[in-house]
Formats: sequence, structure tokens, C-alpha cells
Amino acid sequence: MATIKDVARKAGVSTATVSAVMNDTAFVSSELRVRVVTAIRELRYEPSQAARNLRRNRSQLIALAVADLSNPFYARIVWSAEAAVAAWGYSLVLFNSDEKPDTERRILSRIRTLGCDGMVLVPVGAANQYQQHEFEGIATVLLGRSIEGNSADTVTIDNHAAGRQAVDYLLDLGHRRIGSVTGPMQLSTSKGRLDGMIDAMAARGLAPQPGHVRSGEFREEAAYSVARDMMGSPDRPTAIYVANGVMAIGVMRAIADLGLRCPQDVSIASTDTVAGAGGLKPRLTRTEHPIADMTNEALRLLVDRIEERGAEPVRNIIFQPALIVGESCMPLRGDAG
Amino acid sequence: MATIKDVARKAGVSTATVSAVMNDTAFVSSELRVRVVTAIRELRYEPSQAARNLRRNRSQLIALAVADLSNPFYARIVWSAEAAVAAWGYSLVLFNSDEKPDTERRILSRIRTLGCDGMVLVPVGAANQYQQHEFEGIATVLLGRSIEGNSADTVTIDNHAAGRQAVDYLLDLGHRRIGSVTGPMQLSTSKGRLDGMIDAMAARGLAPQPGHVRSGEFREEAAYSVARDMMGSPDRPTAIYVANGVMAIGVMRAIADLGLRCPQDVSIASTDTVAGAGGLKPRLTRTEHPIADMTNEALRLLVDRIEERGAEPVRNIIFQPALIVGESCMPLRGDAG
DNA sequence: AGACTTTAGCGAAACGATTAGCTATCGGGG
DNA sequence: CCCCGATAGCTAATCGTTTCGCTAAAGTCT
Repeated sequence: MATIKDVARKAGVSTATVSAVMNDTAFVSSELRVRVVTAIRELRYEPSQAARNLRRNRSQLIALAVADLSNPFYARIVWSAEAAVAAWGYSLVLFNSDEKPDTERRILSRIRTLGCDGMVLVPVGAANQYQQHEFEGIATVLLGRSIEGNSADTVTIDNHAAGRQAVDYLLDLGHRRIGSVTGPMQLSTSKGRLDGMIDAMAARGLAPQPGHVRSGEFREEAAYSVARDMMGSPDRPTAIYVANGVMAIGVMRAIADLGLRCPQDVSIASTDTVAGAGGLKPRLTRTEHPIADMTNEALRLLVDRIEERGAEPVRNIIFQPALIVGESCMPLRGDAG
Repeated sequence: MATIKDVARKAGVSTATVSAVMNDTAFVSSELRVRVVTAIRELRYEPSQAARNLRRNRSQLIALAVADLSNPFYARIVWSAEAAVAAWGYSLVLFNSDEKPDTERRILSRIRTLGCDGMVLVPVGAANQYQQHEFEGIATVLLGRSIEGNSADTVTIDNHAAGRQAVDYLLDLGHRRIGSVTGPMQLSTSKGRLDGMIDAMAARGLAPQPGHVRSGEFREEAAYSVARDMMGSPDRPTAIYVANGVMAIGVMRAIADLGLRCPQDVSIASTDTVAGAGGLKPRLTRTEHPIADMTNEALRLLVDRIEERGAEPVRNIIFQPALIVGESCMPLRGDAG
């Protein structure tokens, strides 16, 4: 592989001039410029990113660490993020913490030694599991979930509104015994959505029964077993609010396996969506996140932090969910519709 | 950020000794070793990957360029690849060529300047669009699709067998007028699957009618419009073989929009799968690829090439598809079942 | 014409690690 | 008692860029 010295020698100039031509960083007479570019072309010279990184102390790499790559929600984020990162002139380094705090810790350290210029993180652990120095010296944007007490920029949705919207919809259909399958309580997303649900019910003088609120991992299997258990008892809820798209699949499967039909016997509303929803029957009624917008915004903030040295104040951007009505909910039988 | 010199000064040793301790590359007395490690800890020293890369001429980066990140099939590959890459001690740089040869060209150049140690590529263009030098000096494994005349290792499935299996199944159900919605003919995958279909029919003295074989982009929308057109005419096929999971969703939607029901009026068999298949109704009958195995194998080959300098012969690994029977096919009405 | 400013281009010092080759030091054998 | 080999650790070169500061030639003003 040809180096800048080879080019300089061949063109009869100094390496500084070659560098100037490459980066358009100083005026070079057209005569020298043409000698340099032909030399570059003939030698098929491409500058060594490693040397450049060392000198410039930049890597042009942006890391994205998501919580669960098997979840279509995060797959969708990856898709958007790749496009946005490329559009800003960076490359995307992808990590999957698989909802495991230990894995996440290793990832943070790896991101640091790779020298990524910035990272977008979907945090996995509880707030107290993070050390301050894990974020020092690297631009960070938290996406989807936030960490209490952390001073990084965040881009999230209004989880409280999401839970509230979905459950208000169920209440409007006449449901009173509403259950919920939700995620781990240490995550801001799960907690916010459940709070929204509780507030929606409280606003009408109701409250979920103790056994009707279950939490587990944000995974299909966890949701399946929890839902099977909850829906097996005779005083089962007439409607369920599921806090996550993948869990919704698990819940629907559990219901089918119990011999119940989805809108007729149990209504299901969820927050967040799954891919292939076009073919899913019945189509879920759900509150959707504007995933692409959120991801783009996260990268805009991140690149801003990377490229402007200015210590702007912390920014927290909150997106509003939108209720998408599918076919997974029905008015409560014999009740007002 | 502390450098190796700071550590050396603080520990009262030379940088060579610090390096030796870090990399376990030479014997260091336990006294010095302990001085070095405490200095490292106190200064929170982490070696600069950039400097290391420059010196070692390695980057510990593996690039993965897939054809379409919006396709769950590739999302699944990304998931597996991230895990495999991490397990081998590398990090994954992700690119999406979005089925566009021009974008792919830019990506190849970017991979090169990033100095990735190797790449896994799902090629997008026709064979003659590739230049030899685009692959020179960087370990490459082609995944899923191959490029005729290219000398890189490949990991693919037996597309011919996939088409043949799926269509044999339809034939066994008594279908005779079978159509196909398939991908671009310049891709080895589309061509192989279609050939498999044709051979399956030929083996029984049949051939698809000219208007019943349609190709388009590997996208839901393309499949939708093509299927709508094909299924609108009176001599429409009684069964369709769809060469791709995402297209199958489009075809099912087209059929529903035409007022036809899926197994009863039209049987659908496809190759390759989509995520969320657990919730999809009716579940697709399809030939599945062992995605995780294929991806792992691709990375095994790649790391092998990167780490062994030996010029082993080119390896082409072909995986066999498996037929998964769902509920999207029925015996032809009034025919032998 | 002399003094002063501009500017194209060069030389060499960084950046922070790895590593080949060298220098002491120590113990043991003749 | 001297010499030799082994070995722990150091010195300095090196990887390929970028960039600061400099030189010398050319232009501008009085």
C-alpha cells in the first residue's frame, strides 16, 4: 500500500503539500496540484485511517449499543441509525448488550478503547450501576431509555402518555378489569408506561387488581408465561395493556393456547410495534413511537456534541406516541360501546 | 487521557516495560509489574487503539455490508453477526447498501479506508460491476449471494433446492397452475430459486405459464403490485411460490385486497422467513435458511483468513434449506390431497 | 531602490503505541 | 578471579499522517 511519502516522492513535492491537496487545507498552485493528483491516482494511494486517527485524535466512528438485537424495535433503530450515521460522514459500530448489564459494561469499555467519537446508548441497567467515568470524554446520547442522574443528552418517548393513551382507549371501550404485562421495573420505559396506565384508571376512580399487573423481561417467552398464568384464573382481566411489541406476540400466543380469541374474549393494546405488522392478524392496537425521527434526532444531537466543542446545556428531547387502532380490541360485551 | 509515557514515568520504568505488561509479551519481574499495574489503574490508562492500529497495521474491525436492513432476514444476520464478531474479539461496523450498487461501491471504498481487517458482504450488483481491486488486500467472505468469477470465500444456500422443495410441495398438493413472484434476475438467489421451481415442474412434465412468473425488487411493495396484477386475471394460478419472505407479505396483502383468502383460494409457499412469524396468520409454509449457522460459518472463514496468512484455496460453503410447513397451503380443490 | 508584506511550499516535530537491538547486572563454572 | 551466558529492562526507531513554523521568492509601497 502506497504511503504519502511515495506520493510526495513521485510528484516531487513534500508530504505537507500532498496532505494539503488531499484535505484542501491550504492553497496549492494548479501545477503542483495536478502533479500530486496524478501521482495519487497512479499509485492508487489511499491515506491510512489509522495514522490519520492517531494524529487527529478522531476515528469517524459512532457506536450504537442497543438493548436487544432480536427485537424488531431495535432492528428498526439500527436501520435508521445506519442511514443517519452514514449521512453525517461517520461509520456505525454496532453492539448488542442483550439486556445484560455486564455485557453492556464490556461494551462501554470497548467503545472507549476503539476511540469512537461518540455513542448512542440504549441503557440496560439500573441508574446506580453506572460509573461516571464510563461516560467521560465521549459524546453520548441516551436513546429510548434514560438514566436518572446522568448528564448525557437523551431522546425518549413520553412513556407515561403512551400507557395512558392505550389504557384510556380500553376504558373508553368499557373495559374495567384491565391487566398489564410490562417490563422490568428498573427501566424508565416500563415504569413510565405502567404509571400512565395506573393514572388513566385512577382518573376514573379505578385501579388494577394486584395480580393483574405482571412484569418480566422484555421478551416473548417471558410475556407468554406471565400471560398464561394471569389469564388462567377465573377473574382474569377482559383487556390487557402490553408494554412492548415483542411481548404482545407472546401474550397473543398465550391467549390462543388457552383457547381464548383475541378481540372477542380479550382485548389487547400495546405500546411499541413489531415488524411485519402488515401480516399480523389481528393487527395490534398500539401506541407507536416515531422510531426514525427519534433516531435521527439522537444522531443530530450526537454529531452536534462531537463537532461543536461548546458545552451546551444537557438536552432532553421527548417524543409523543401516537395511537394506532388495529383490530385487537373490542367493546366490553354487554357494555356501552 | 493518560498515555503510555505517563504510566512509564509514574511507575519509574520505560514504556517498553509498560507495553510488555499490557500485552504479556515479555517477562517482567513481579516488583515492576505491580508498580506498572498500579500506575495504570491510578491514571485510568487505556491504550490508544489508534496508535496501536498504526503500529500493528490492524484495526480489530470487521465490516458487514448487507443488502437491505429493512428486511428482517438481514436484521437476523446482523444479530448473529454481532454476536459472532464479538466472540472473536472484533467489533462490527455495519453498512446497508439498500440494494443499490452505487451505494455498495461507496461502502466498499469506505471499508477500505477504515482499514477493516475483513468484511462480510451480501453483494448487490451484477458480477461485471465489480472491479478486482475493490477486494484486494482485504479478507472477504460473500454471504447469501455469490459473484460469478470472484475468488472470495462464499457461504450460500442451495437456492435451487429451495425452489425445488417448495414447488414440489405445492405439486404434491395437486397444484398444476403454479405462479412465482421472484427477485431480480441478476441475483444468484433469485435465479437459482426460479430454476429450482422450473425444474420441479419440468420433472412432472409441466412448465409455468409465461405470465405467471414475475420478478421485481426484493421488497414488499414490488411484490404487492406484481401479485395484484398477476392474480387479477381469470386464469390466475392456484398456488404461488414467492422467492423471499418480505415479498410473501406483499403477496398475501395483495391477495387479501383482491378478496381472495389465503389457503382456501390460493396457496402460498415461500423461501426465507420473516421475523414475527409466530404471530403471522396464516403461518407461511416456507423453506428456511439456517441463518445463524450460515453467519457463524461466514465469520469463522473470515477470521481464519484474517489470522492465518496461509493462502488456502477458495472455500464455497453451501447450506441446505429446510421445508417448514405452515398453514398457507391447501390441496387443490377437487383434486387428490 | 530599499524595506516591508505576502505567500507557496518545505522540513521536521508531533500523535502514542510496539519492538528490535542493546546494556547492564547477576550467578556460576573453570 | 575472571569470563561467559542468561536475562530484565531500557533506548530509540518506526508506523503514516497532520501541522507549526520557517524560508525564499515575489509583490507593494514610499
